[in-house]
Amino acid sequence: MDANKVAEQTERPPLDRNLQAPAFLAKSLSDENRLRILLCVRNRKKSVSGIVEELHLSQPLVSHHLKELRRALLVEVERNGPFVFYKLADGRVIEILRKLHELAQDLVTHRTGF
Amino acid sequence: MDANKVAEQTERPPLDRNLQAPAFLAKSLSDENRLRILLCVRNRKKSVSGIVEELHLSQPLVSHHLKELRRALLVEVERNGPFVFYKLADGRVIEILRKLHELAQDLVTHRTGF
DNA sequence: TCAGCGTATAAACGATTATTTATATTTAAG
DNA sequence: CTTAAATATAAATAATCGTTTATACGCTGA
Repeated sequence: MDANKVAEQTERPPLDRNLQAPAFLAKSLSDENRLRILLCVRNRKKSVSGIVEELHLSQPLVSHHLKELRRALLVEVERNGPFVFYKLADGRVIEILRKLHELAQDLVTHRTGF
Repeated sequence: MDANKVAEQTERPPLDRNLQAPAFLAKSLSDENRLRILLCVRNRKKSVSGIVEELHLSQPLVSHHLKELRRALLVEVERNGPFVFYKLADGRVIEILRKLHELAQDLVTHRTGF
């Protein structure tokens, strides 16, 4: 690993610019039903009706949330006959959700670890 | 590093339960002004008026967002005379923001890395 | 106690959003 | 071409949210 790679690991990206992008992604993750959908399609692609049955949500609601997740580029679409399959676009979303979950736990137990 | 620590790193927490907690945290991170405030108080504690001047936001708006961030346990409060100081409660929030920022960049450049 | 500063709250408003109900679009089969 | 199934869209509604304006609260010094 060269010096550039090392610098990439330790260097803190700006993050003061482009707050719009992380805020937008966070908004996509701010709804419990959308998170359920993301977890539902994280391993294998699922049809809309499959998601509907698995999560016990109405079909228009699932379609609406999928549209939102597609807008955020968090899911990818694939048509097959009359079915439309959705799958997670990037596994790092799940990692971020884990970190959010872990952080929430620690915050409530007041072990802020800071 | 002992076996427990290793297990902690690789073990996948449930995450299918308690989706409410990460969704709630994500909602706190879904507003650009709140993110600016979080970054503003990430290193040293800041008074409300300090934040107001630094971010060029109205005082009631800053107070409102601080109340929201307090509800999410993301900031801690400390009174000193007539001043009220706020500071970031847990540095991992910044890490999560970085990951969101990085993910957003990669998603738009279509290098999903998945 | 009064005045002034820092902060919090209330009320009001517009905008966005999650959800439901109803309808349209698309696809494949007969 | 017609029909049925899968999915998407539209319209409508209720709820939430971000912001502004105005006002109240709390602390400190005179």
